[in-house]
Amino acid sequence: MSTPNVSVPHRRTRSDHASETAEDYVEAIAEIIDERSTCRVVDLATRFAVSHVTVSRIVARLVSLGLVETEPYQPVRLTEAGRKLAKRSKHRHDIVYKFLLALGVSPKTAAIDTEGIEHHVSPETLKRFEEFTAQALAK
Amino acid sequence: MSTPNVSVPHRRTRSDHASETAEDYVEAIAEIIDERSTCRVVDLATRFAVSHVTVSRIVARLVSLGLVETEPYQPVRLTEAGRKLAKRSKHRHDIVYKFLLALGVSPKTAAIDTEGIEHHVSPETLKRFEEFTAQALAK
DNA sequence: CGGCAATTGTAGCAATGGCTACGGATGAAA
DNA sequence: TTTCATCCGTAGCCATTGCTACAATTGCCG
Repeated sequence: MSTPNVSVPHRRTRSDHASETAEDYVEAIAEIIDERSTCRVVDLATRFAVSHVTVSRIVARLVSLGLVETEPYQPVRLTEAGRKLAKRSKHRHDIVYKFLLALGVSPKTAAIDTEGIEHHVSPETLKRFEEFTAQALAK
Repeated sequence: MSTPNVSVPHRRTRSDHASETAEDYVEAIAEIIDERSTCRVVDLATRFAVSHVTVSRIVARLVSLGLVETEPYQPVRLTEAGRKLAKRSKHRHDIVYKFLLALGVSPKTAAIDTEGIEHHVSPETLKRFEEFTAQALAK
């Protein structure tokens, strides 16, 4: 049986992948600022388990996208657009995470899987997730 | 500090992404051979909506991974390892797809979302998916 | 103030996956 | 057999995300 023949949109493109990275980073930046009031490149390097070089280049890309502001050797700040994107990302992240918990997945696994899944869930599927979670909690 | 501190697996790495591509390709090759008895580079280029150059370089990588065999200007064949990987991938793909259908997602959206999600579902979550689908079908 | 640890930037390399442009191979039809 | 459309390979470009090594900046503390 498998899937219908979806002729065109078969796989995420490179630009999709770059957008996912952008969302992950602004979301992390928002969280870190929330917890520690400032966010440094080092914090992100620790969070994502990559070198500070990788982080600072991705941050540079986010600056060019208008999501982040920086000054040399200074902490990273979000623009208004960055904050909005972070908020939307967190919202979707939370829906997916709570859904997996409601399904019976352990918190640890749910946290990891949410990271992978969140960028690939369409609005329609997200709605089903929300409905399921609400129904499960109502029981 | 610049040393990656691998404490929290927060995001898929480059090699993760490359493995996903490998799975997608061997799965597609298996399907196409199933339908048309042979699989050419062009078929994959059409399937993934990329140029034949991109396909042939990815195929070359699959050859070096021992998943695929090729001869110049000839169709693409799977090795035994390739067939096994394709089978595992298809199995997981089907579980995710049926799960989304059981959740109430439309076939079209389910097909698209499955493509994105399948590589990011842990064995534990996959088991929950299966259980949910079985229960939904039993009603 | 001077020094030192931590942080950030820069240079340069590799792997992966996009592309166009062009040339060689294959196979069927004239 | 020759031609021609289709398919595939190669060259060479770019972007993204990894890295190490080294240089520069910052800020705290003696």
